[in-house]
Amino acid sequence: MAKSPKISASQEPGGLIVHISGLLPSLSPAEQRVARLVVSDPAAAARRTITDLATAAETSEATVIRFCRSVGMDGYPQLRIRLAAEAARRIEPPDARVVGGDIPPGADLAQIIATIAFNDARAVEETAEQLDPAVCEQVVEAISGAGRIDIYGAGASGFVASDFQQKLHRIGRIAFYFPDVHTALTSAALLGRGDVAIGISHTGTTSDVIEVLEQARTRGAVTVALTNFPRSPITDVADFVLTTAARETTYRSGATASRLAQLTVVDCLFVGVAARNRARARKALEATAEAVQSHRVGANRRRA
Amino acid sequence: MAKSPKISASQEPGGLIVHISGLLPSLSPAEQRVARLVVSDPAAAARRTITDLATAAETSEATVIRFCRSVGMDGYPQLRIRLAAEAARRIEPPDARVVGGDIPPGADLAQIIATIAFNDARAVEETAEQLDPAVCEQVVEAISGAGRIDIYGAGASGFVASDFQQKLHRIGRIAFYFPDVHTALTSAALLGRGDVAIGISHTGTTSDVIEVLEQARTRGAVTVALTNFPRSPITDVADFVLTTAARETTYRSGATASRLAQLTVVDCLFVGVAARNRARARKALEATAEAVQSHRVGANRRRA
DNA sequence: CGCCTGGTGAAAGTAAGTTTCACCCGTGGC
DNA sequence: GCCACGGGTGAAACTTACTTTCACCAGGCG
Repeated sequence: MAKSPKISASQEPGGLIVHISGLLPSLSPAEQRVARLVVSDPAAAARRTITDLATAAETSEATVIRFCRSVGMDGYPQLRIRLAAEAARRIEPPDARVVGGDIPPGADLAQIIATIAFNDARAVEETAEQLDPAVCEQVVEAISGAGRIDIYGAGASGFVASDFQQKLHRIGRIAFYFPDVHTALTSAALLGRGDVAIGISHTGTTSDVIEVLEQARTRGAVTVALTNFPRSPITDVADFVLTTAARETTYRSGATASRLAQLTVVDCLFVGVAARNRARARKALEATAEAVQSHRVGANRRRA
Repeated sequence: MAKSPKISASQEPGGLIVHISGLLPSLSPAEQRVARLVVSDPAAAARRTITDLATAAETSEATVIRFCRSVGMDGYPQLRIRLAAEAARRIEPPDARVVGGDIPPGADLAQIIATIAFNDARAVEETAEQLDPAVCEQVVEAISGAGRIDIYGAGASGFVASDFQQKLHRIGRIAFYFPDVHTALTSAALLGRGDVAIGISHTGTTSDVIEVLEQARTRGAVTVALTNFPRSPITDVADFVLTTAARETTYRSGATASRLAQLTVVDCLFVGVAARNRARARKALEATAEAVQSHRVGANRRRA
């Protein structure tokens, strides 16, 4: 027997609180006391037990339940979780970060962390957005069919080059990385048709890398450039150009955003190559994972 | 009372879910089943009763309670409302990317790129959210005042260690990185009070790194661990623990997300240290930037 | 005055959450 | 190979939270 008018609040999309305050006047005195508590601090109410809330509203648990039904809930637990959800939603996202912004001199560490993370995440996202899948596809194709892959990079980009080399190696592709220009040049001279040379340079102006890539191209290898600047010198010696999208304000954040963007691109290429031959790649990965197993200590459990 | 090591989750600022996935490997099998259910659909879990959830996880209510305690909650009701809040906060991204999900076999490169970028960006953001500024501050403090800083890391984490070393070096701090265990051990043995040793290990189980960190600690150095798993063995030998929040499904994405997360943390520490002495750091950075200038080719202009 | 009616809380009842405890199973010492 | 040990587990006992029932008390009305 529907004694209650059934206010249809069974699923209020965005405003349980609003809904409650709307029907506040139609509630009985005791229920109103409950309603006011709930509306004034939903988060706190969500944390309370029914007895607690009843006491705070100077009424009985029974009334609280009646209140729940009056506003369209099944019972107290449901009200509780809806309240928690509602309260959480209201907390404004702390969106005031400036993209690519510098870090203010007086900033505390929490601010620094937020700013860095925001910019880093941004760089990754934006890089992915502007990456041309068609070009990636061709690069993946070239790598997959390559007899040998040489990867060049200096300084910070050297880490990325090295990382890429290691990744490709792990799935059984023959890849090299040279930290030193002379060795790199020597290697490039030995490349030929069907081989691939990849040059990584954030600015696109690192002469060492350009030089080596040029050499590789002369020998008939497919050349790939990974840089942040689509019109930089390195693109002149590359058959394919992949770009990152880090808006780095010079050095302040340790140039990490550009590194992350580069790594993301490398990862995409890697997964693309691995996906070309799932079975083989997986097998290779498992084998390598197993190899380091003996260097891991017992389970990842509670301390003794 | 305090049987549990108290993982401080009592108030995770932005990421209960993240927190849980971090602890996942340190949980017992039955608890892991519960954790997986919760992580995969927090909103649904919040709606369930404890008995319901226990049944779904094919375990007993007792285990669910144990799980609640393991992740730092008081009991099931608290978990429930926190879950509801968490679920509400994340305005679901329009795309149906599976977080931490595998890449479907038939995926084209565009999909692969989107998925990878999404997960990578996510790892960075979530890592920042759960980073404890207070701990960072202490680590920054230690690094700033250190006579010498040793950084250890094996395999993939080695790149990060190396990157960190380079960064600190660039702002004039005396930092070392050792790719080889023996050298690292030797170095650790020479550390003393006032020095800092930093160990990086994604899984937190790399015995080489743990061993070296332990040695450093014995010698009186301040030890810092950077890992994805707050209860892994490496945390036993660290004075300060910093965690990343990459929910990597093993190898598929080349473990890049965890790398990015680590780099982000490193970057935060770096900027923190640099901020302590702006003038000096800036000067050092400018000097080093100038040093590589001669290896850059002409302006970043259009091709000739 | 007596009957109805809506609002209320006490108390009874049910379901949810929590604790206890015995069992199992793998580990490591003897 | 045996046995003690300790962690992981679920059944059952237990406690607390939630829900229902019901009797009571106003106030309104015939």
